[in-house]
Amino acid sequence: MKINYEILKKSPLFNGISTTELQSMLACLSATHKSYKKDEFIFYSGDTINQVGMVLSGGVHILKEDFWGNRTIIAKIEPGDMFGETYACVKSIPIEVSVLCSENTDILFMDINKIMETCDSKCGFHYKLIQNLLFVFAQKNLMLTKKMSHTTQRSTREKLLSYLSAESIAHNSHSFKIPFNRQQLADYLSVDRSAMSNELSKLQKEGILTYEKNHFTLID
Amino acid sequence: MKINYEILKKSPLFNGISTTELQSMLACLSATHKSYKKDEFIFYSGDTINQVGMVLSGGVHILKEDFWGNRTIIAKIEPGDMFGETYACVKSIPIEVSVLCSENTDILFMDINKIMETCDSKCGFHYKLIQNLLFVFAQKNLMLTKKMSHTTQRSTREKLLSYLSAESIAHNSHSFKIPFNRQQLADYLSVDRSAMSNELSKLQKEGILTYEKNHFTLID
DNA sequence: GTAATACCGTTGTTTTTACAACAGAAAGGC
DNA sequence: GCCTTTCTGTTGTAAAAACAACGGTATTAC
Repeated sequence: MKINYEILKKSPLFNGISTTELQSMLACLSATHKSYKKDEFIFYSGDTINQVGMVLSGGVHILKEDFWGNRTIIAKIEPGDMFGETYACVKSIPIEVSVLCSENTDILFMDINKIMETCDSKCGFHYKLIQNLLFVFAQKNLMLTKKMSHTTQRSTREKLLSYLSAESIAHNSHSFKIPFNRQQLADYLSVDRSAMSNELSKLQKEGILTYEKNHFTLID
Repeated sequence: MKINYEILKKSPLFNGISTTELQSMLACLSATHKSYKKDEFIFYSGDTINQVGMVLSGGVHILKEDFWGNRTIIAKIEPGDMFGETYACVKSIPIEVSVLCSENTDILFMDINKIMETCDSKCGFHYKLIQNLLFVFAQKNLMLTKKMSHTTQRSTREKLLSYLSAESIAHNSHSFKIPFNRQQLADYLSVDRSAMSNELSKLQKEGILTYEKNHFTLID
């Protein structure tokens, strides 16, 4: 497989870095890539990892499973976005989440220590890279806070409306597609799938929204 | 009021920076300080801010209030810790949370842009500062994920046990004090206070734990 | 085309929660 | 001291969620 540099150049981590810089950079970061099938795990909760991953194509879910097998999707990572970067800064603690491919996926792995450490003067890009990494962290913080604003709603209905109205605003349209199927949406909002389906029906009957599969329309 | 440099030197942001460096640094970051009374707000949701805060003494709660006034405590910030740093990296979007003093509190404000931008060569500390900032972000990410692991539990009982067992592990003891009163704990776990109190009683009756005020003991 | 599988909506039952209201204990002000 | 306010636990009721079970539909595999 050939690496698609366009995806990398569009990624937040490599923002503002040229293709030639990128090539030497990848060597310096000991970058490797690997393909995964849908439903394959990349990391398991409890693993100690020393690489960050970037999704080149496909997508992965960051998820948390409890003792009883209830699964919560913390985040959906799309091409260009990263996972595992927290452990680049807080070393040697086992991860508390698992990473699962939601479809066939290509991952670029990079050595986390190489990003953090100032290496030889020949690599002048570290400062830019670290600034980009700061931005990535800030975005991830916002994402976590946003998700929390949905899940902390008290009822399933409120959780749904909180999520859907945020999606509507993000898409700048009353009509939009969501990146989850029903079970995944339920996992994301931390509710029971059938109860959520039921609530969606009610919302549709009450004329608050309409939907067909994962295409939703909010009604004034 | 005199700034307590010991608190600053122990803070994650200024880790590894000497007192003399610190003094010139504070001037460069346009640092100012201000005192607040308990229950005073420092920032309101919707504000656009251009300063990060560091708690010098006392403590603040990061919280989110919805349309109906339900309040969720996102985080409790203690002396040496920061708030508002996400907006140092993602500029000019209004904050989605409010910051409330949980007690009488002294805050050190710093200019966020000065942290991010590389200033004149005379300030050689920016690289160290940004590295520290990365660590702060990573820690905050872990904290958000940790909180999420509690709130995504399905029942009040599970939320309580998830939180209390994590606190027990963090204190390395079966017996520990929590930094919340009942209403605050309920806000943190996104549940109803009285229902939570009720559940705590049941847990005590069942011999799973004992408590007195905010001192808890988990029983094997 | 057919079988197998995954996905989705629906329904009824049981369990849990939110809500409201109240009473006792603790804390703070004067 | 006493009064006021805050905090906490308790109870009963109504509302909501979880759970289990099932049938229909779409998708995939062969």
